[in-house]
Amino acid sequence: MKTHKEVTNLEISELFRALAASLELKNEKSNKFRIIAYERAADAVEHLSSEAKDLWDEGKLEEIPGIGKSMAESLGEVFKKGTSSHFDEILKGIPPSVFKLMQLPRVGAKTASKLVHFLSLEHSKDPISSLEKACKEGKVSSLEGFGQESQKDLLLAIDEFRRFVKRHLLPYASNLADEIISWMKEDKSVLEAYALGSLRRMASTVGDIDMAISTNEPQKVLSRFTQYPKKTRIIEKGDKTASILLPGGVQVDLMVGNPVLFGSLLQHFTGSKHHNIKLREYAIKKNMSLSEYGIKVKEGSNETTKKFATEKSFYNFLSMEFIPPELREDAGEIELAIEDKLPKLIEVADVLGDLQIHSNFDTQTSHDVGESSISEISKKALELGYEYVALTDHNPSVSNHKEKDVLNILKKRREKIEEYNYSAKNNKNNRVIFIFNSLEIDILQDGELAISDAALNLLDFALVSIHSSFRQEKKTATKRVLTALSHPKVKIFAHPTGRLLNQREGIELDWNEIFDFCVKNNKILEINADPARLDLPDFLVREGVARGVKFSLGTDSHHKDHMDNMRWGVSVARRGWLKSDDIVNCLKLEDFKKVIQQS
DNA sequence: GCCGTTTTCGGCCCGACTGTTTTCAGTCG
Repeated sequence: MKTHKEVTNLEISELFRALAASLELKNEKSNKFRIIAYERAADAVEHLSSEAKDLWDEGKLEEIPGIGKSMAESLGEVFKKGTSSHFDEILKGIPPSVFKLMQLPRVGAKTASKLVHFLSLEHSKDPISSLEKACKEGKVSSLEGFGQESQKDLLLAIDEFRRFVKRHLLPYASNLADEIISWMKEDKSVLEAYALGSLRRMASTVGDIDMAISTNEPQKVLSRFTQYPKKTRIIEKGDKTASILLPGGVQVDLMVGNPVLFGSLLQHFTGSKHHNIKLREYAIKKNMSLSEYGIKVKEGSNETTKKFATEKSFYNFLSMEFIPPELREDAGEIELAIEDKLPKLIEVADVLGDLQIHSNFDTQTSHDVGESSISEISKKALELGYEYVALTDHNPSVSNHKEKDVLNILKKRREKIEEYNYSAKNNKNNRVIFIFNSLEIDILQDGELAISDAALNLLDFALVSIHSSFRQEKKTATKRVLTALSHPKVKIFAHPTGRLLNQREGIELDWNEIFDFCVKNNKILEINADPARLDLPDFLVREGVARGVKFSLGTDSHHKDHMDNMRWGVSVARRGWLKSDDIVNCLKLEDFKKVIQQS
């Protein structure tokens, strides 16, 4: 389909936010619900599991919740022509610099509009810099509705906007949260402390860190929190919440609550926003109103508030089972919880092997070699309670080796692994780790594998992955992957999208075609537990398992200590609604052997 | 503008914090 240009989900959600802002500025009262509608649509597109443009190609735009006939039609115009007459009409009269200023934290439509008007930024090419200049010259504090404080805050907001990475990797955020929690717990008035929000839901990246603390002395706890030694500044502090900023631009928000209502507090601030909105809508139908303080129940003119010490009792009161945080995304979990039909999600302890580990065996590859030896890796695997691991060093570099050299390297490697397995087998006293002789093989540009059939035949099974030509067209890339997966020795497609969080978008593939091929041909999709990858992404895991795809978990370790990263991979699996029997390395050794032997 | 297990009309989640405005608006989650 010929289009004006590629319009990304991010651009669409920005467009929807601009539309909402525009309506808000023009006539907030009469547009109240249209504004909400555009904001919801912006949220929906931002969290979409595929490109909106692809959905449009397939005529499925209206299947996005929050996008109806009217928006779909105008959006279609945007895809076709780059602009929509209806949207343009709404945006008319609002200077684009207003929308630019709204990118600043704590600046909404009205503040932005006032600033643009008062400071004559209508035609400014860089309104943020112009605003910065005005603040520094002290011009903003004298504007109507602004003062010294707001002028100072604007300068801070500009600084934060420019300086800070917006999303943090999961282990990074998790470690920061753990540090604060243990520091807070040194104080006896802290009864319980948890990370909340996207961190508790184990999303692959985290924006702000949210926390809740159960206490009978809220003031004391909040004061301690704002005195956290590593903070760079206090953003706000009230009776129930406080926010601080850490070096690197991480904002930490704390909510405190009494133990008797801590369950509802946890629930409320764990989110997601969409989960909570759906839950409240459901509650309203039962004459209940939900908040972080509990559940208000209306009976006639009587209104009582029930309090909940635990989340479980909160959900149970709404006649549904407890919903694990990873599922709280309004993706059907509430409906299933009402019927008591949520899946029993995989746990770290269910994992019996790690299916992507790089050892220090020198395969003379052009990629990176691991740092740990086979015995170090197997010792670590024992500690983790595994039965087996797969050694998946990269294939020998193609350009530097003749076929004979490649075979020699791989034969030596096979002997070494066999020796290990043989001696382990004769070790009658202890538990031992079985080591699979595998390899992570490059998928070349045309879908051919980097090593020959003869070389492949020296392996127990092969992983394949893409390390070059990431920007192929969807059709070409899909064919490339399917060609590679077709080889009988190939069992696992590793880090399938090739994405690097905050650095590189994944390759574009026709996922339905990949899923169906995998189901039909017993191929397995990897969930790569490297925190910078977390690939396959959770939403694709969810779509894949719905079509019957099986998955593997691999840490992609290049050092034995990386094997601890398995928990992040498990979190992706849980967010993808996987049970242990959806994952091949939750199988016992003998059962897993059967999986890699089938063709 | 979207949506539907009381609805195709008439609803649309709830509350905290800050700054400036002396009673509330704006923003955020």
